[in-house]
Amino acid sequence: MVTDPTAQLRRGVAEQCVLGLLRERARYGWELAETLGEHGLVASIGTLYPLLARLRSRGLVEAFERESETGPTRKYYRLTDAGRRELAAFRGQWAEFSRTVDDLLGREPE
Amino acid sequence: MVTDPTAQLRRGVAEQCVLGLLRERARYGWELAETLGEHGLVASIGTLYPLLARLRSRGLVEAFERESETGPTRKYYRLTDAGRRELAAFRGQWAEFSRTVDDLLGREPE
DNA sequence: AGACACTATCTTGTGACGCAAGATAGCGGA
DNA sequence: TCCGCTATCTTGCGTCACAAGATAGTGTCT
Repeated sequence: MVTDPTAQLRRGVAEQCVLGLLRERARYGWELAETLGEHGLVASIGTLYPLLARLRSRGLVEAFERESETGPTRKYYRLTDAGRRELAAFRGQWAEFSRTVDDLLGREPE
Repeated sequence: MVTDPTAQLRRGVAEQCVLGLLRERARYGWELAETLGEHGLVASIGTLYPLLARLRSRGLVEAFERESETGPTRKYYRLTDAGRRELAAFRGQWAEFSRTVDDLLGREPE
């Protein structure tokens, strides 16, 4: 098994990106996994459910069920006020962190 | 023990920032730890030595010893050609990754 | 009916790696 | 001698993404 080294980058970030995706509307797990997968932020849907459980136990999201017209019942997640605050705080941390990394990596792209 | 959640962000990144710091000149472990510590990229010097050993075993850096005028012998590290290529490749991956995260977090800072 | 594909959730075991703490040792000064 | 600073390396732990698989509801085709 070759274990993609970029997987390490996603640690702690995938979680916050879920909060980001929920800031405008509630979404269900499968939907989040597809979106994050397209952006390369989770490699496997198995990653997502424990992550959502963690967010929930920290009170950053809350869940409710709604039936689908075409398949099994879906579990939707929405941001709580605490989740919104967490997201805002993380945006600041991320901005500083990514700027620092940009500096340390150096700018020359060639 | 409270385990700083931002520690997760550093995973996989600290390593590459070492390569970045070595791109202009060789540095020794203690020096790297101080610099990275100031930038908040390693919380403890204990993190650094296993990291350097990994970079070395992957052939991305090479080491040589040089005596200090004021203390114990230092072990310096310099980039190899492979390390330089790795750094260049990672810069591209990082640019894409951080842009994606910026998007998913959303832009409104308030 | 039965078989299959698709959607959907959740669980389990593994591995990578940053963290805190500490061991070891050379150096200089009080 | 003792202490503090520099310097390297090791150990045990916790977190979390990954792959793989279990479970089950729905729809379609035959």
